Amino acid sequence: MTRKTVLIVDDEPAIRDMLKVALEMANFDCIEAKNAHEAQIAVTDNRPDLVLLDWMMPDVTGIELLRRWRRNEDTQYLPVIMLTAKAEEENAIRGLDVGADDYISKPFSPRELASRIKALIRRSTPIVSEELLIAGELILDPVGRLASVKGQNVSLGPTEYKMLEFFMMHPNRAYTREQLLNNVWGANVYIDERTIDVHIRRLRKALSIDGYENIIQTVRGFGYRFSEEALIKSTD
Amino acid sequence: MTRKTVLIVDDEPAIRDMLKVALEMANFDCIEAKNAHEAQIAVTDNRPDLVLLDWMMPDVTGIELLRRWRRNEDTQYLPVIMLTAKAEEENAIRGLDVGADDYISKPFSPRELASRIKALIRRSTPIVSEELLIAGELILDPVGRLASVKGQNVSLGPTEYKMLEFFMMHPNRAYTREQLLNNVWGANVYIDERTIDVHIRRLRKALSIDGYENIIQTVRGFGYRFSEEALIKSTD
DNA sequence: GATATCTGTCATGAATTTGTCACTTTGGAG
DNA sequence: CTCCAAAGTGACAAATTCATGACAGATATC
Repeated sequence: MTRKTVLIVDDEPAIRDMLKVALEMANFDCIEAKNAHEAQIAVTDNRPDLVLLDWMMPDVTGIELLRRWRRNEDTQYLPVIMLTAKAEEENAIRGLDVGADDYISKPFSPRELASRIKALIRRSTPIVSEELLIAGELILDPVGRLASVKGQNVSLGPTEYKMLEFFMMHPNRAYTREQLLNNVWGANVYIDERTIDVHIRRLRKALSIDGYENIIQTVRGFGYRFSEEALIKSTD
Repeated sequence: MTRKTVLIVDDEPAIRDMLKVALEMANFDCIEAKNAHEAQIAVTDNRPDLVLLDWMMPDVTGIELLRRWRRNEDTQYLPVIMLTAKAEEENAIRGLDVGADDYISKPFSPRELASRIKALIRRSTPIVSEELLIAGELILDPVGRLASVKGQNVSLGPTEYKMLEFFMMHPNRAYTREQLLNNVWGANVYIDERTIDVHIRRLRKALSIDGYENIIQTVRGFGYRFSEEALIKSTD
């Protein structure tokens, strides 16, 4: 089972540590951010499965951050749990309806936290990943864990599969090698960036039916992009 | 292999015809409905394996119809693909999260449509006839607690039997060893995951008549999958 | 209670996957 | 056109992951 990554956004180190300990005991990977800026970077680079967001922060309030995420297509459905100082605050924030998926007031018990997180992740992940990912006649079925081109199954190693899945969930966007590392391999891996070239090579090779290898384009000096447009050109 | 029936729900005859031609070429049986009323009748009477549902219809919107189906136990898991007029609409509808299994925007290419449908059908429904689970000539009778391949009974231990039953109820889906443990052994068992490999081995051995052992595929780095497709390949 | 069957674990060997490296090719700035 | 950095490619060894047969304890059957 894939381990889920949780991003903790809070300016108090004590709180962060507390949460981190609780979450790691519950078998989650943790990333931390102490302000809105770091949080934004962590979200785009590491794509956590869930965010614990303190609502009171020195620079931007958590609410503003959350609003921004909700407007962005990529982070629109990112599960977010708001951390509030007191229960009264919770009600006030609920009233604002900023789009958080759940609220927890400090002080919180680690057990409750873990179970709410689990419930939220369980609820949110399958909805996204049960759908077929499609680009022309390239189809990836996340449920069956199968990819096919023109009805013909392609055999992919676990890494190639994950990479293709990531690309197909975010088509037409260029990613740097570092971003790919974060998203496909996960946070905190130290792997040579050239290695990605090799995996790209392997993925292209596997997809090379009727020109489908061109669907992964190289963006010179930057990284790679999964481009549906590439299909239209060669097919049409 | 049983032929699958697809219900086309759209008020425009031109679209219906187009879809019908494409689907019949792809070897599906088609039923048509031009409004929500007809669609409801067709679903209850003919029990299609999949529904293509136009989201914009004169009387009730497709969404309302879908919501109704999802609330009904009988049609709860009926695979539904939503047809939308434009790509932009698609995103809007996704946001509503009405429970469609997939979305396709017009105009769609017949080939793409067919492959999406196949992929969706493939992974969705186990073939259940009364009390029998069927996959080609592999038949499992839960009532008699018997399994047979090509009419020949196969002898399975209790665990192998339960595993096969689970697989046949969820064909074409990849499961991790952990998921298999939870579903076949039950929650909170602490059994080495490698043990599953051994049971898979035993199950395969028992099914090894005329290539039927290949119906259980290993998904490297992930787990296993009971794949009806494996049959089609060797049989067809 | 004896016998047969089933289960979980382990050791071993085979197969696949993965990260790196060395070398070639390519794109484009100057 | 020349040259350099970036990307493509094939090969390889280490690491991971599976398949398989054997075995002893548990369970069921008669």
